[in-house]
Amino acid sequence: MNYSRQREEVLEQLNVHHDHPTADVIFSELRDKDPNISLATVYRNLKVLAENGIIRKLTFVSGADHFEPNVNPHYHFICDCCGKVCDVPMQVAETLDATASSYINGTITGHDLVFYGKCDDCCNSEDSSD
Amino acid sequence: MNYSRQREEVLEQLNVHHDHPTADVIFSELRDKDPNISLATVYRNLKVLAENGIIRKLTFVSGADHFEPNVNPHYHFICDCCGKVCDVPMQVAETLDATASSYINGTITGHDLVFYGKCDDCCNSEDSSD
DNA sequence: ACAGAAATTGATAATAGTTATCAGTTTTAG
DNA sequence: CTAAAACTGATAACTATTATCAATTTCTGT
Repeated sequence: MNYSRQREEVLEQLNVHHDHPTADVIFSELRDKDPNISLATVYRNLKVLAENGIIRKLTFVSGADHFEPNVNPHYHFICDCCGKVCDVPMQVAETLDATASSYINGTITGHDLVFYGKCDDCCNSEDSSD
Repeated sequence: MNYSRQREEVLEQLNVHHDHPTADVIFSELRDKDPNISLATVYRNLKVLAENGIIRKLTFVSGADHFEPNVNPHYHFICDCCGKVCDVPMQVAETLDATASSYINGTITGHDLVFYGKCDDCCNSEDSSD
């Protein structure tokens, strides 16, 4: 993997986010800084960065894939209303893997845990003001 | 929601499966029985059946959505090698929702837990025969 | 049983998200 | 400095899914 300015930009832009942006969010943000960067380049680099374990691709959201810079195992919350994804900084329940192992044939290497519900913003705006 | 023969067929075909088929698997299987059924009809009915809580749509697999007839909360296993999805009949850890609640703003209504690893078939065929 | 409204269908166009292709450019190692 | 390898931008192609629409089917009331 050679150095490339564009890959650096993609990684930097992802690091700016605390939400979990999609490829085209990263793309349109980068376009402002670097008007020549291509959508394919953004997809390509997000893919290769994820394959090399430098970032993480989240596939559990319906529609477009999301990306995050934090590759340490952790859990997520998705708002049913607005689709927002955020981290849940609770402890990872490693015992789950062992438990699940005894219920299936094969080897378990890890798990994803995703909570669903309604985020604070959506709760507050549901039946009040605007 | 009116009755329709095609919707009945889609539901029946899904019930035949113990894996978690995608829309186009259901479609091509149904085509053998009912050569006039349309791909759009299959997508449409899987969608409306899921919206009405009769079946469940699984969005956590990369690529096409998968469907299952079992709407009771339960966990899944996905093989990293072959992509196969299967149920993990372990007990649902309801305490997780309460724990997660204290780490985020908003309300949690449930969670999805997906285990990753290598299924038995892939384990056995990895470095042996064919 | 019959008419009309509502729901559904099949065919296909359209859309969203992503990957493939390819000629030209950049990076890297010698 | 040069050649190979990696990478880029533009865009075509592809996959998964939804929208459109005229024709058909189902349902409801009489």
